[in-house]
Amino acid sequence: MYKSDIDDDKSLRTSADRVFEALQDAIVRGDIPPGARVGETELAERFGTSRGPLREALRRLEARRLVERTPHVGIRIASLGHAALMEIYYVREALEGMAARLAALHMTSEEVAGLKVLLATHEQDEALKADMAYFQREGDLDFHYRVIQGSHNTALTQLLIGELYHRIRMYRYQISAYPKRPQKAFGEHQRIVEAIEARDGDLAEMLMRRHISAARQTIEKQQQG
Amino acid sequence: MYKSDIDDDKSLRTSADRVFEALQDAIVRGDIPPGARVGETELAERFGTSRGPLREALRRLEARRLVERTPHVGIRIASLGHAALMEIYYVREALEGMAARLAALHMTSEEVAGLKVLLATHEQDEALKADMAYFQREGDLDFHYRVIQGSHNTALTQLLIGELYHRIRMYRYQISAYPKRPQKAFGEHQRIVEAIEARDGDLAEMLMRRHISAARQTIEKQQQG
DNA sequence: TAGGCATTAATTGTCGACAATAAACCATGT
DNA sequence: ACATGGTTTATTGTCGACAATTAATGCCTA
Repeated sequence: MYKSDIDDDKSLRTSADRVFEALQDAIVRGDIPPGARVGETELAERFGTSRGPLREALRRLEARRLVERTPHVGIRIASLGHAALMEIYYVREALEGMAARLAALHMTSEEVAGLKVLLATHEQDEALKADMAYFQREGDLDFHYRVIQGSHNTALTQLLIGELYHRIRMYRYQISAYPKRPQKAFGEHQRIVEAIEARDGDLAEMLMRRHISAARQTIEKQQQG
Repeated sequence: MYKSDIDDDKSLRTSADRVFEALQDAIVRGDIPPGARVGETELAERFGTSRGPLREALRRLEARRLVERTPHVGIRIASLGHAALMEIYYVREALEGMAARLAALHMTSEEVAGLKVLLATHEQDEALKADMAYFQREGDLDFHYRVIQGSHNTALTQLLIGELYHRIRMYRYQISAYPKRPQKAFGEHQRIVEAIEARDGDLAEMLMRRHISAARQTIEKQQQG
């Protein structure tokens, strides 16, 4: 049942690339529990490859901090504690704030129009309205995803989507009772888009930072209570 | 002459770890020119190991964007253009601004005192005063390095020092005429420390962002002229 | 019985050989 | 002369076997 995780299409040519994506997905989704120690041979068999490509995949996952490795001992799946998530939220506040600022400056009018259409769609759907899609869908369906890409800053985009994204998702799968903020989030999104449309970088950054800061505080409260 | 790059002490146990650090250093220092295509066998021989560990090291460098890889074709050393450096500076402005804010909140009084001593030392040395040590030394000798660590946010620290750091250094080695700002930089450092000492997170973040923004503009001007 | 030491077992680290892919080259034809 | 096709060559991708290291187990001793 594990092997079905592997997508053996040829879009990702090498075995190491395939197992990297499959294993990352398995980790993020919690199919392999956080903190678990996993053997290389075991994993290689599960993903239908040999230890060579598997180790290459593990090195990349190590760089993304999804697995922790101790020489001659082995690897264990990273577990993201509450404190570590809070740390990431501060990073996210800084980076997405900057992304919103740059988006206000660099987004094309077509991109802004698309963002407004997206919000209109979200207004119809309670789930999306509740900010549930937060980083959940990789596509253009996510509000934050689009703002980040609107910055037209590939370094920033890669850092947020390629590095932090997965760890936040992992935590969301870990904690099933991940807090949602139905009412407020949508309104905050709207005001951010307004600021972007007005090409007001200062305001866009401020609103985005508040938005993410509020999300962080919501999580913090729920965790304590 | 290449093999001397390899440190065969036992602090980093595995061969893959050693070649990772040695190769990273060679790339950052420009010993291997940016954009160059390098063969695996060639590299393995240079660093005194086999292709297995070398490929693991390459995967980690790929994750750090120090090498670019095309399946079945090979790897080439990344070359950081002017535009890419500017992108990184916006990221840096956001992250180090947040670091300064958190440092104002979380630095111990001992750390603040150490920072003041460091500034006094820098005042004596023109080179350090000119902000030359910017990310140059990995140790506690660098002002920015200490502020980042003072944030007590490991995610933030790892991102700045572990990811962006190397790419900026690589650019500095590439462009020998990297601009320096002798007079202003030191004064800006002083005011940032004052804000941290006053536990004024807002001010510390603002000053740090201005500081880095000014550095970015200096580079931009020099590149254009 | 508890602690330490030696032995054993299991896992990781490393290597060399083979297969697969793509780029370079040459020949051939128009 | 140029383009096109096939062939060759060099490089990467993959695998299985062996070496090295660590952790566990059991034995011996105090």
